[in-house]
Amino acid sequence: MRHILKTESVEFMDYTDRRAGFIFKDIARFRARLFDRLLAPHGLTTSQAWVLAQLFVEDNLPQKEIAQRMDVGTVTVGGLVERLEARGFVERRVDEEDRRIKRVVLKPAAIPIGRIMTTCGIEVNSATFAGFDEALAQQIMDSMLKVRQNLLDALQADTEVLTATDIVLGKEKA
Amino acid sequence: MRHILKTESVEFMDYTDRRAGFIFKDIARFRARLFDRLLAPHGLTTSQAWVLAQLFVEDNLPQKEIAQRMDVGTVTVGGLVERLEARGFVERRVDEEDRRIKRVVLKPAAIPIGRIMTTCGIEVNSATFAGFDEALAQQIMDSMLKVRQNLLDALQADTEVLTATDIVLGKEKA
DNA sequence: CAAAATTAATAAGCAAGCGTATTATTTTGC
DNA sequence: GCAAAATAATACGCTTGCTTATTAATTTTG
Repeated sequence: MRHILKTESVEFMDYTDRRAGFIFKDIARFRARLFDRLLAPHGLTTSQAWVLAQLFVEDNLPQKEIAQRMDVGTVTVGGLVERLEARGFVERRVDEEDRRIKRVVLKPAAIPIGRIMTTCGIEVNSATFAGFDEALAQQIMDSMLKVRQNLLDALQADTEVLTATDIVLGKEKA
Repeated sequence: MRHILKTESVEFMDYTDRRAGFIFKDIARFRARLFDRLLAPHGLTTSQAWVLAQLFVEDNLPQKEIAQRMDVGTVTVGGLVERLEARGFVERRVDEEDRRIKRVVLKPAAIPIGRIMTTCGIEVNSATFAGFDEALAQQIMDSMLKVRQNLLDALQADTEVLTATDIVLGKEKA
């Protein structure tokens, strides 16, 4: 098994190294720490802000729709909306056409948040890509988008295997 | 504000786009989902396995030391070790020299886990980098390592600012 | 048209991570 | 030497996220 070799200031790592598996996790955690610090003064968390971002794109969405756009469960969205409602940023309204549905609408208090989120986002991204030129940052984000899709595909394939015709696809799991 | 342009099969995204901020989070979440599915049959979660990985590198570590190596709070490590101990993978022993310290030692049941973790890690990484050639995967991981360090530096700088001479550095926060 | 299946939301429980406070122990400094 | 500061672990509370189960409402179907 190959490992890390450290030079003056930069470490290079075999991408199959065991530590590699946790780089992505650390990046997400550290970004969330930064973001949460910046948003805390405004009484918001990163995930709550992300819900608001969905509503800025399109207001009056059912919770289910928000969950799908965020790739999280309806339960998680329920909790986030609950807290956003308690803080006066949004309001839940039962859909008159289909009374199973609760639609989430922005309240005036949420309006200034958009600008704040943009500012915080820029700050976190500029910390993330400090020392990278713009072209490289762009190239990395394109790769990241591909990686994200790879993982979605893998998760999708995995569930299919678990629920359907394992033998036909020859994709059996341990 | 610039947005996404979709071509035949790949989307390209302006790295300053608001969605970019959540790519990293999604990648970490999706990887954890995959990893947890693979580890679940062995009664382990990703984070618990990560603690074991630290102990494979060096056994008999104080919880504080594990926390530092994982960049996580002592409370989190306490919980993880608690569950690992309940499942019989490790044991906590009070250090005789300094009785504040509890050292964590691997038990025999943990030994087979190393191989399993390696296997699962390879599987998750290969899903992550599906369609990338090895050189590009390597280059991305090197960039990721740099990004991780950038974020650590930013967090460090931020705490300094919050605790020390704001005015001198001209880095005041809202 | 009534029974069965589906759907949106919530409830309940677990794991992880963060922050603050508390306890026990050790180290420092006067 | 002894009081004060520092340190390791835990207790407690909060947010996020996942899973499974339940409830209420709608759609499908026989």
